[in-house]
Amino acid sequence: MELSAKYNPSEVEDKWYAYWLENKFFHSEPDEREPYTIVIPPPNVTGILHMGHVLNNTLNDVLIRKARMDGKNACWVPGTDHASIATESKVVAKLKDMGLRKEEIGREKFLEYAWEWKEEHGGIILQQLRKLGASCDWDRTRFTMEPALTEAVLATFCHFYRKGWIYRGVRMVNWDPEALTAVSDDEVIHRDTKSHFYHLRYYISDGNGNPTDKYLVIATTRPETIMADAAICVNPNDERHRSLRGKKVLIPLINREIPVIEDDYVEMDFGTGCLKVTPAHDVHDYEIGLRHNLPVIDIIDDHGRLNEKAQILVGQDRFEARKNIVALLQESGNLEKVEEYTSPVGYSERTNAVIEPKLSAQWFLKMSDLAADALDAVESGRIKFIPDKYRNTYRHWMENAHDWCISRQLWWGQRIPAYYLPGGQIVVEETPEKALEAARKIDSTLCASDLKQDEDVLDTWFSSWLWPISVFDPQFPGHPERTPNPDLTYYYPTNDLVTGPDIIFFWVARMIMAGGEFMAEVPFRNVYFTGIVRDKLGRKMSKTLGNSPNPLDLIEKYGADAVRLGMLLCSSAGNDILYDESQIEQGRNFCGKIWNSWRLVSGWTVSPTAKQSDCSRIAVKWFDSLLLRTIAAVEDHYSKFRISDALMAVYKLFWDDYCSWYLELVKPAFGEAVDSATYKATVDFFEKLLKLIHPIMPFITEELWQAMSERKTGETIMYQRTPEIGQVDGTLLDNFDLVREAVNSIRGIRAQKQISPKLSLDIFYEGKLAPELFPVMEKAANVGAFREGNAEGAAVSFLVGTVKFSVPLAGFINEDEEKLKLSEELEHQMKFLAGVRAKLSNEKFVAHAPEAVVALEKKKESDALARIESLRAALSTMN
RNA sequence: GGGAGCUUAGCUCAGUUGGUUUAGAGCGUCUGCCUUACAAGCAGAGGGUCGGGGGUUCGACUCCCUCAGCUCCCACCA
Repeated sequence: MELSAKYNPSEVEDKWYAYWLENKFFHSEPDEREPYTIVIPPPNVTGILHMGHVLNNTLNDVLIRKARMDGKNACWVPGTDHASIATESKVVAKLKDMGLRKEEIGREKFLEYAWEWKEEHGGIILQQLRKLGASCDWDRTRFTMEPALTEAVLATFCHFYRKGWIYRGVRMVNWDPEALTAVSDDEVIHRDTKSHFYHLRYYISDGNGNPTDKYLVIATTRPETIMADAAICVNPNDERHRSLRGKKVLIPLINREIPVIEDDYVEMDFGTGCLKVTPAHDVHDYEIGLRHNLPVIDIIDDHGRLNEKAQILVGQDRFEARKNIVALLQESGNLEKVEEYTSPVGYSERTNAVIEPKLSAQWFLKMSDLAADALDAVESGRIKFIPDKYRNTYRHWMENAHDWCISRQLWWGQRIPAYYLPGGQIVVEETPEKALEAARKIDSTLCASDLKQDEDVLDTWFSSWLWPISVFDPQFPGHPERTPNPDLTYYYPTNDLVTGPDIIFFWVARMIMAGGEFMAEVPFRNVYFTGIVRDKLGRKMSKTLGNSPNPLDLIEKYGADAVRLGMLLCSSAGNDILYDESQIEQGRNFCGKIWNSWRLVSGWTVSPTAKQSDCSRIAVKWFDSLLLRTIAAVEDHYSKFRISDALMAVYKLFWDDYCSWYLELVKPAFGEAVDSATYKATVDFFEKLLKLIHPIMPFITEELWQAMSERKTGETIMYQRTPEIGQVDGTLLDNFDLVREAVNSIRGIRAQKQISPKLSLDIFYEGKLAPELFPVMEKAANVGAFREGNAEGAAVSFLVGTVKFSVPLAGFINEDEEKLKLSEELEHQMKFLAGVRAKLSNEKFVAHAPEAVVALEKKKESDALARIESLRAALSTMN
């Protein structure tokens, strides 16, 4: 087949992806083979592909394609996440454009819109993944909020409720006044924010609610909350405030009387040493309040506005109120001074609203037992983290895990299956029918309309933590009495998980918990943490910076294979990726190289009668061994998840060894034909190389694999086996390296001395050199003759290993310089030898070191001796 | 404040119980080549006292101490 002069990815990619789909090559069913399973980290259903996805899914795809070619039953389950907050806020925004508010249209109508939106925009990202070449089993596509998975979520909720691990409690939560929901601690980002420190005077009461002329000063950043104050707190050891003991003070503006209390929590040397305690609006204050039995006065509503309890500024937004109250305090003479102050402020990860600490009733899941098991799974090595350093982070978190607040004040998500009876009792059941049944046991007169279901939905992670289980058998989790279906039995536990370290607690840890709870088995064996994709200046990709390229544009411009290689090039596990388009260019160039090399080989005419030259024969033998050795190295890299090392090994094998050396050695001269033995070997090597490259660059390898020979329909490189590891001729490889180094030196000398590469020279050598490599040497270095012995007259000499080469070059050589170099080398070798011998004569070393290590030292010793010999010999010939 | 990690060539990174690595790769740079597969290419070259200082050792990028700088996580003094 004639190849076009240039590789055109866009022509090729759609064709092969369609072919793969058509033949169901991605589909997997349980069978007798060993399974290899990955579940996709489900992207947000309404998300669009960004560079992080590209990195993550490229890695996933490389692993799954590799496993497939290793003969495993490879299954990669795709799907999407309903992403409560993110999706709901998008729908809310859309409704706003339509002039609607969710509260106006009600829950049911809102969910209709939301589903509509999901149908319209949902799953775009999965289509985009196909462009990247992702070989997911699309027949198994799942969605965390599809009916079956929702059932699983509700069943597990009931399971934990019955177990007594789920409880309802009033807690200080992180309230997002924009999204109108509580968010978990992990979803709050603390940023240093400039604000002010307001010093306020609280006058001491005379006992009858009237101010005296004495006052104390507190410092606060939130003057708008003073109306919710329940006490003023000082440190019991603070001498300055002795006189305040047992006194009461008056809240400015509203003149409510509050006590002065003492608590160790207050730092004496911070601020004025007096702390206003506002239990409703600060976590620590809440805790102080509990200790001192203080009333909780909540003056801020869900939207972040002051309510009636505030008495003043009612209805104003908290920030507006802050501005206004400062003016009032100024007027009333309670404002002593204002300082500039920078303090960390919590922001909502989703909406970027300032988080309001708020007391509310929420559902919690007890973590202690779950966390202990999940910690053990990693500590015991049943789950491996790559890189290992994340184990520390993980341990630290697991040992301090707080109970998980699982309720969210949203509508898009799984609604909590708790039902309130008119008498205040709660029943928790998977369906309204079952709930009614349970309720009637309490009160037989109840009917369906008497039950009020909890308004909240569950945290999204409460469904995605089941992902590795529920994608296979949604009927199983939460029902220990059932038997898992064949899919779950066969595919669980999955093998590898590739994800970002940012969700190690959100998702990874919780999947491990769910796995332990419902399967009594870890959900995966290895977790490969990618880094965060940044731009080349090290900044995070962001819309506002405009530094985030659209992956689809890149695929369009360079081809999916190029994008994949570009992402992988610089991605060692756990390190952030500094994205640079030049890496993708490198990928494109590699495609071009592969393409052109096949254009060369496929263009050769083969002569059945021609005899194989010595040079070609050795070249074939050499590359065969090199290929085998590289395959072993690549396997080793994959087994340690060193994907970029595996990639680089293959890249260099193809480019430097196959193209630059092997093909140059066997390439027939212009107008001549290649002998059939060499041709066959060359084509065979090429095919093996394609197979090695395929997991990384699926499209171009399929295209060329199909092009290089007649293939039957239904055949694909995807299911070819990884080339096998075999016996490597190490001596040949070493000798060849010697030749290569010598040739490079000769080329260097030629370039330096400006001798035309076309001018044939005689090269002399002294020392041991495998004679079978002479033909290679002669061809590669364009040497007229290759002779043992000493060059007569002036020559440039250089050592390669223990062999001394000389290139005769009248008038160009500086013998003193050469001598100096050789003497330095000799000195170093002597020193080194002494070191090795010292170690060998060290009894402790010989007694304790493994045999192989001692053998290595002995080899080093003899190598050094040989080297010293030849150096001395070389030096003596110079005089 | 607590913890973890990082610092090696212009850039991005390897460096595997301390020794043939008197430090390697890819990209970039420079020089010479439009040589009939490929200029998105070929052939060469240059470039690092391995963050600073100290120590252990025959020998340190590797181990220990110390200082400096960077990153991340956790916790948040109102």
